Amino acid sequence: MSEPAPMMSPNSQPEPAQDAGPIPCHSAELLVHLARLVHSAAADVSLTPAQWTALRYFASANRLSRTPSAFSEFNATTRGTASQTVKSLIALGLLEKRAHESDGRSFLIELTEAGRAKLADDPLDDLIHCIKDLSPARRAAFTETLAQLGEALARLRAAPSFGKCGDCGHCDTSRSGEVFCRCSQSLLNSADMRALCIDFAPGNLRR
Amino acid sequence: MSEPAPMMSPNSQPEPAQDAGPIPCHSAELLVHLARLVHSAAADVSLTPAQWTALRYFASANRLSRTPSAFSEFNATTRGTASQTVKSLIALGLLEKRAHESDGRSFLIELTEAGRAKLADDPLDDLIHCIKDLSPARRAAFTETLAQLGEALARLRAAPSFGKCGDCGHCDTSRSGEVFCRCSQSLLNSADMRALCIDFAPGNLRR
DNA sequence: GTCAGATAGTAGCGTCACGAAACAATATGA
DNA sequence: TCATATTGTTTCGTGACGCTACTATCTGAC
Repeated sequence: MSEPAPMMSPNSQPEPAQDAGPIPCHSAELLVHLARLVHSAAADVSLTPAQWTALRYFASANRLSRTPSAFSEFNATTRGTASQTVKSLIALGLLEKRAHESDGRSFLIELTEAGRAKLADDPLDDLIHCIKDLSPARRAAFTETLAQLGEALARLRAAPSFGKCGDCGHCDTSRSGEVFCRCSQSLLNSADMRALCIDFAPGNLRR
Repeated sequence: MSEPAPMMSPNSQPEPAQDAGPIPCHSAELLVHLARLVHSAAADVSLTPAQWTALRYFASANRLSRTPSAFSEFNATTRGTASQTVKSLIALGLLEKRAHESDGRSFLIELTEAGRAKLADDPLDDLIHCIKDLSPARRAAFTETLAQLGEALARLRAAPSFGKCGDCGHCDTSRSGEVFCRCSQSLLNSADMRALCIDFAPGNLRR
């Protein structure tokens, strides 16, 4: 804890000699550590980490993907666990369930007004704030690398990779003035383009 | 799931028009999602996520930091929880406890031979493999950004930021041929320089 | 139409993660 | 020498999670 500092040498040497580039192992550990810090005790604990994750998901998923099953796939968990989390958020009045328009087994999950307000306390905001403080170039590179890693790891883990419709292989931008999703067979507005979709397929991603 | 694909347009348009740069919110969610995928059900479940985290920590922390207390600080948890995790790994024969040389209250935790062997099944290896597949430039930028974010978030959360001694402000490289730690008042070898330290202070980090 | 199989969601159970609190042992400093 | 801090542990209650079994609904083949 205390710094004895017996000799305040100038410390002007730029780098230790034996630095042979970043160690991937350390990066991976750091990434997991960062994710853990997001939901550490210092954060808002009025919701549990699982509840925050669900609230964020339903706030940013498109209409096709706002179901308990889609959330369970996104979160790499079981439908049972996802069901419990959703139930708890409905009990708190932050989510609500609507009957699905075409499928009698399913439900459409929506944020309530209270749910949208609750997002203001999202513990993830601290990390988002840190990311915003990065230089634009660095932030862009970081985001792109994350997306690339997300795809690669999802492939290894046989998990679906989620993404925004604007980056999706089903997204047809060849029509002038409008964007068409070949998967859902519907036109997309700009809000749709920024939403998470369960049917995301890597395709329009720049390398 | 199925792709109807009514019109196979050339899809040669490079980018959607309304792309106004990466959204920080999406990056943060993706980072948390990546960390979650690491320990998803597809991974080796012979150890729990908490146990893997502890095993990794004691494998990469330096002598000063291989105590239950240091691990609890690193992991942003309580000493009670950390104690449980360590106990379970000792019961599995993957860690062992040695009496601390100067402090009778404390213990030095070491990996056993079985513990070191177990690291070969680390679920984090999949992510590490993905990171290794990045181009060197991209990987270097990614690692550096992660370190920067780790420091910033640790400050916000009042958590200690851990790092390798080579990047630490206590590290004195002004002597020729040897490296001295002003904090522990000891000389460092190259293995020490790559180890996590609880007394890490940002200082030698390149910007 | 009808029936088998797939899929959406739920409930119950056991295990693990975790924080909180109480506690024992040791260190530290006045 | 003694108050105080620190290290590590145990116990307890709650929540997260996977698993299994279950119901309701959809889908497609016949």
